[in-house]
Amino acid sequence: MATDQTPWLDDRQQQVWRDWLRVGSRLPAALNRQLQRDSDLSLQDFDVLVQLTDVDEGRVRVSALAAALGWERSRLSHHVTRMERRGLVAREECDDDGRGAFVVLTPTGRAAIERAAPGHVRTVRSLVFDALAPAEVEALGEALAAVLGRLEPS
Amino acid sequence: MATDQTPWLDDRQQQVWRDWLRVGSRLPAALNRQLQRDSDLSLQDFDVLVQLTDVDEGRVRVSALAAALGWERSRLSHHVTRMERRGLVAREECDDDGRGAFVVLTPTGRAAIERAAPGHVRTVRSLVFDALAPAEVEALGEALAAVLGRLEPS
DNA sequence: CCAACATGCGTGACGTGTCAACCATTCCCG
DNA sequence: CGGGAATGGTTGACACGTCACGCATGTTGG
Repeated sequence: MATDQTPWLDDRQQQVWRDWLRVGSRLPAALNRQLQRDSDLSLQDFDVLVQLTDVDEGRVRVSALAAALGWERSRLSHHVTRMERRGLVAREECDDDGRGAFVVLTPTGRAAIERAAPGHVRTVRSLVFDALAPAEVEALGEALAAVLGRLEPS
Repeated sequence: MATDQTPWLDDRQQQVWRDWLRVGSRLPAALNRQLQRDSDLSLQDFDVLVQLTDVDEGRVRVSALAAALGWERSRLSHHVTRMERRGLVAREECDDDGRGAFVVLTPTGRAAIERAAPGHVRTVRSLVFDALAPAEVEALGEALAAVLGRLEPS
């Protein structure tokens, strides 16, 4: 109708949107299964461990880690609690600031990610980048950047 | 090194992968917030309700609904339990098959989705498709289809 | 100085998702 | 028929995520 204030998506957009939703739910699930099966780590564990290996001494303030991951502090706190139970990371007090806390990579955690990384990269390559020609990677990158611009108006 | 068995991603691939992860976590969160705020529905509630409005009488067998959504039966069962508590759907026995069950859209549920749909579509358009030129939509669609091919080898 | 306010982080409640185990019913084959 | 296997669905345990709140420490203005 001519006066419709909330136009639905056109056919192609609907198709793309459905595919987006499918990939968005199945790809993380597939990555998670691989990590879990081969390394007993979740995708989230992996993300946390990656950040920790990237910084000096594997020792970061909770807030900084949350920011680097793009997570809410609360989420990270819960997750660190679970990872702490499994010995992958530890908490340390902060001398400078009595409120602060560090998350520290344990030897167990470092060993875990070093064991897990190659297989994970292989899976990402095989499921995503091996399916895409360079030009497609480029196009995908453009589209993602455009959407990111809408999501993070900064 | 020349003998590396597990090549990392090249720079552009890494960048795209990071953006993919960011969009993949923030976009659903943003859509969820909008729906929750404006209509008191989650993204998953919405998906379920959409499927129910698509079929005759808003009445579907649990397995069929799970298949249509691409969900595991267990996940759907849990979700239906929660939606049932809020009066959005109801369960009904199946006369033909003593094991079977139907999920039925209630008047409350129908009203909820009819109220929610326009705003949700507007949000999807504004966050995703308004950011993309038609050619970019097309390119995104190609890339998603290629990845889907890897995820669902059929 | 000290009373408000701000900051850094943790916790509890609850919704969401997966896996494994569990009924009950139905199917199927000997 | 009758008894095992398959099917349809639920449940429990646990990991993950968000929100609202709480609590301690730190900061600041009167």
